[in-house]
Amino acid sequence: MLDIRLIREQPDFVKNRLTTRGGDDAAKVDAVLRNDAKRRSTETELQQLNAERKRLSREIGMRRSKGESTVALEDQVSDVIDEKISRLKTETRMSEMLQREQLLEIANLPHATVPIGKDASANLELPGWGEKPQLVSRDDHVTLGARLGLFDLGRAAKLSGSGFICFTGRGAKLERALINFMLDLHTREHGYMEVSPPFLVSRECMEGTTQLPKFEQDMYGLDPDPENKNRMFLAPTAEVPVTNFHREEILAVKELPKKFVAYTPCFRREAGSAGRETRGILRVHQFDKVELVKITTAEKSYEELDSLVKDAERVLQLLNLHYRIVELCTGDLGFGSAKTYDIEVWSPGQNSYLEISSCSNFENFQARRMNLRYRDADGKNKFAHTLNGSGLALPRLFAALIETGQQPDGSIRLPEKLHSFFGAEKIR
RNA sequence: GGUGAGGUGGCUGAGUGGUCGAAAGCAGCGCUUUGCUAAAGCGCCGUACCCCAAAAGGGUACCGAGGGUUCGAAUCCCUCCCUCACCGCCA
Repeated sequence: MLDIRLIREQPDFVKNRLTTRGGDDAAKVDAVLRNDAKRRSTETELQQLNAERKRLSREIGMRRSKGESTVALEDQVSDVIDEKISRLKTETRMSEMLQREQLLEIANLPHATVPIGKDASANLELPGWGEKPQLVSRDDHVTLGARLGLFDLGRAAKLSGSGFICFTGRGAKLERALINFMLDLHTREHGYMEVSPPFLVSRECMEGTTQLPKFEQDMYGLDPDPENKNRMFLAPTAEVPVTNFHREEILAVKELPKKFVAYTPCFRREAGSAGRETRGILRVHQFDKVELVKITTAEKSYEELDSLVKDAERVLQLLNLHYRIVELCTGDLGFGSAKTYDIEVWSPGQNSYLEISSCSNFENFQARRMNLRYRDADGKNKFAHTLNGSGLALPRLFAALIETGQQPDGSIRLPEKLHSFFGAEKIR
């Protein structure tokens, strides 16, 4: 969430930045400010009364130790002050809760370098890597998968309904090979620590990484104990458990940046996206992903974002897949992100690019929610910057890979890097 | 699920009703001294919020969370959460 001080001190700046996103978040700023003013005045009043009570109570203690009577003083405290204090306490707490709720609904400010624009058409296309492959045949992944028995969409639907995928045989093995390849690359060559986190996460974690409260309808929730509100959620991305790993901690500046890589399945309702990019395995309710997460200092976070994107690109380069990079404009930016690069891989079967990774710098937007800080060199505690992305979504990577590798004889040639992980050079 | 023990500042760990926001140690920061990849001495050193134009300064809250008792709670009572140990059940 945003810093209430920033909103208070530079409301116009905040509103202007929010306006670049489109939407109506700028309008919410005034409501926050109204409540903030009220909150502070009741808080001040409460604190003055508390100070008075404290002073009197201390005096009672002193007089008692001298054996003097303190009845009058005691009455004064309990009658006059206590009643008022409890009322002001309630008011203050309500204002605080309201403030948090209000702040949770307001999106992050786009970074100054982000191109201004209404929607995806204003995104900035950056140079990618490689070229569109010249293919003799150009079957798409659905055809290829069915012919070679790599996955079974019909039976997946039987098990769980539409929008599910079941990899089979060599397809399952290829998916596993891709996961292992990526984990090994990022841990051995890029210096990330591997984590294998829980897939079920608490509401607090979902709030910390901004999936909640705004996007609850897109998430899968479990209700083990509806009365206690102990609701758990299926993680929609490893970003959630991994970024929250250090929540409510104060890290030493010298241990930053923290770099994590995690493989997890991801669960998404994809509510409202029926019909969009849904062919085959491109948009499903459960998919595997290898995610990168960094926790950094404020000074280094954009540097770290660049290197994160490079780490992600490396996977595609080693797999010989053509891709491009898109810098999202203000209107296309995700709720919590200050700056985002999408990596889009070329899919010969779709004859288009597929978004396969979204690399974002959240600055301290998530860290404020998670209360994740670091102790700077000068001894001050600051909110950390969190980054994540390049979580190459496995089904789309899989699709691009088999479409790109198809040979005139109907087989699929795999990139050299995968041979040892897969145990063969070709699928035929 | 049952029983027992426990949750205190970045860390370790004292503290059982009134100058306790909290001893001590470690870590960190600053200075001094000895000239050697460090030691010693001294000082500083929690967080959030509020007041103040700002700095200085002042104030309030926070000892797992939430309630309660009391003029006053880290300290007493209740509920919950978590950790550890043992038992039961189970992959």
